[in-house]
Amino acid sequence: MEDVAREAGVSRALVSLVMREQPNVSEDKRARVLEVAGRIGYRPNAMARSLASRRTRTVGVVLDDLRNPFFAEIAGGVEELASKVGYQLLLGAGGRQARRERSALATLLEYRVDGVILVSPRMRAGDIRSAAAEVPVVMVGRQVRGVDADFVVIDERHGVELVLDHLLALGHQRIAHVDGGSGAGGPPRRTWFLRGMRERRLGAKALVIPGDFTEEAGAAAARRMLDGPQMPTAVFAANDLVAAGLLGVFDQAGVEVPGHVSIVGYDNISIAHLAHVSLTTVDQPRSAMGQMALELLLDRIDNRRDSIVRLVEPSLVIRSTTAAPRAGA
Amino acid sequence: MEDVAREAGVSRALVSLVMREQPNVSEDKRARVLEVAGRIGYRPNAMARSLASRRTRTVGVVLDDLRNPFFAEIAGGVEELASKVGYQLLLGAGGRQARRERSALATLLEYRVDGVILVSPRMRAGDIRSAAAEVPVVMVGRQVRGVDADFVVIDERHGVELVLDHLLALGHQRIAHVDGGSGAGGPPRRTWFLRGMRERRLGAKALVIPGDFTEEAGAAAARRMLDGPQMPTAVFAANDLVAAGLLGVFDQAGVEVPGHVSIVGYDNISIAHLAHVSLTTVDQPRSAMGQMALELLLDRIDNRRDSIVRLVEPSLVIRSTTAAPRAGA
DNA sequence: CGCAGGTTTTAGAGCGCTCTAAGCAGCGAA
DNA sequence: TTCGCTGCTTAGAGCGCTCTAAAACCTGCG
Repeated sequence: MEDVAREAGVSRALVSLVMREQPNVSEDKRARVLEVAGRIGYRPNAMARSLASRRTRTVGVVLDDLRNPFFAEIAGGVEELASKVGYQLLLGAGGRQARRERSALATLLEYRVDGVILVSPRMRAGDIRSAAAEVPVVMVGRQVRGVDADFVVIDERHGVELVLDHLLALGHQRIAHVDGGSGAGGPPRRTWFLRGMRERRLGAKALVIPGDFTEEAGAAAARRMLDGPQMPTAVFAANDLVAAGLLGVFDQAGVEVPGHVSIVGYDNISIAHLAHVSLTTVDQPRSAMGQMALELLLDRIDNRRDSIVRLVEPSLVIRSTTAAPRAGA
Repeated sequence: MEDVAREAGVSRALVSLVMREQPNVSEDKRARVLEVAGRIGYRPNAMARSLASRRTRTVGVVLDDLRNPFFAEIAGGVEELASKVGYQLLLGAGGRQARRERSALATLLEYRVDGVILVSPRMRAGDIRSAAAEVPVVMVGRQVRGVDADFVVIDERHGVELVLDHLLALGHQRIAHVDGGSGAGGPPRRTWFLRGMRERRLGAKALVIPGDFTEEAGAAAARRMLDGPQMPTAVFAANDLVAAGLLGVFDQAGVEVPGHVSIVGYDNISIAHLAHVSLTTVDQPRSAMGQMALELLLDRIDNRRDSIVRLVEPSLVIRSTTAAPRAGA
């Protein structure tokens, strides 16, 4: 910076003004500084800038797992908005371990990020609380009581209702749910499924098959149904992977989808829209969730205010795995 | 830091020594400093540390697109190793535009990252060259002449040879390739396919159908084949998405896979292993590539040396979309 | 010509750390 | 007693920037 100033015949401070695109710099000096900076290859040092200005224009994002496309797309949404508003992202991944997640968060805090977005964090509520005491925090996909942060969460109930309404409108009554175990989204989906069925006076025809969020769980559930006394006419899978597992086994067993049985997934991951799969599923606007999280965070960074919970509405994407049940079924 | 020092009854510098885990600090003082730091919630400021030490222990990663699982997995590999060796990742995404990629890179350089990993960058060679002049650079998936950087590239030829060997061993001769257009990997795969077929004296039976790396391109190619005078007995798709497109259309048209026609994909993305798809495809060790890139970078950071090109060997994953051609075919 | 009122420029004190060189015990040898 | 060690510990000068307060430079007007 010194060099640029000397070369351009101005003071260091003026160079700083120009680099920060501040007003009140005469046009010719600005041009001169820019010319010299470009010529000698001067690049402002973000570290020094942040140290002096106590602002980093950087937000931290902690992902449970970078490889999970679901999380990656949320991060993509954050990134998109961040680059639009001139913020930089510092990314930490937890590798599906609470310990690594904690240390990723600690590192981000050492970098004095202006705020942190936690995507479906695994770490303990206490860790989150103490982070929230230091810096603005927004959480996506998980809500923790008593933490001064904002939340972006899916309206699971609405998602499940969409599925039930769709299946009932087609004429289904005997509906099975392959659940997602204890992972995020599992319990609420199962609960709302059961309650929804009861509210529709179909409590007796509701069947829950335990599983988890994997394709294998779907395959196992399909086999169980095939072996059972009476097949349901429709299956609501806890997520698309489970649905894919169902699809694979039914396909091999010669059970037609949606002829014999309808299948609905959840998440609308990339496989769902493949022509070969064409799964009816519940879409969660991942990218929008990421964007929303950053909006909340930026707002929180410059306004101290109360906690906000933003409920995201999922939508049903109807493809080819659902149809009216067979007359004989 | 001042506060910690005062509270612990030592000098600032001693606190620094403790925080950096340097030797030559008596055990009781170290314990005292750590205790005080924990109690008053002191967290070292990474900015100030980097400013003073001229090292950031941070590497930048520029991804063309965070949402593309292929790139995300490479980044995941980088992340994994980084967290193991105590490095932090600063991530920038290009959003599939050279312009945004450039600016992401510029920001990373302002943060004075110790090195940069460019994953399949779109930007011009000149931009890369000037970055490489400032900081150690490793590129993944693209090789640029005359740039002082390291490279991790896929041995495309080998991947294609694996496919051809597999198909020929099954007895196929009339083989089509749906190409990937001009995107990364497209031209080499097409070239090696044609050359490989010629070398096997099957040049006359090789067919190339233009496409790109999308499912739609696969679907369109499938329709073209169905309308054509003579179906190939096997199709080598430029990537798995294209293969999925083929699969969808063939399925609907009642063409059995692998009965009537065998299909091979490329990339081994998550859809490929689904039971319902079960695609024979070429796997690229994405995670390992990310790790390798970081290894090269770390080595380059502390040893000035010549450019290294690391060739990554892909492997064939045989699943259920390939079989011997029908006798009559 | 002087001066208010504005704009443009500058000096200089930090931001929170690292790192060098110097300081200070304590101890055995000269 | 003095000196030279070893083994900690400490003072203090930066790292490259921002930002405040003040100085310098402009108008235009009385």
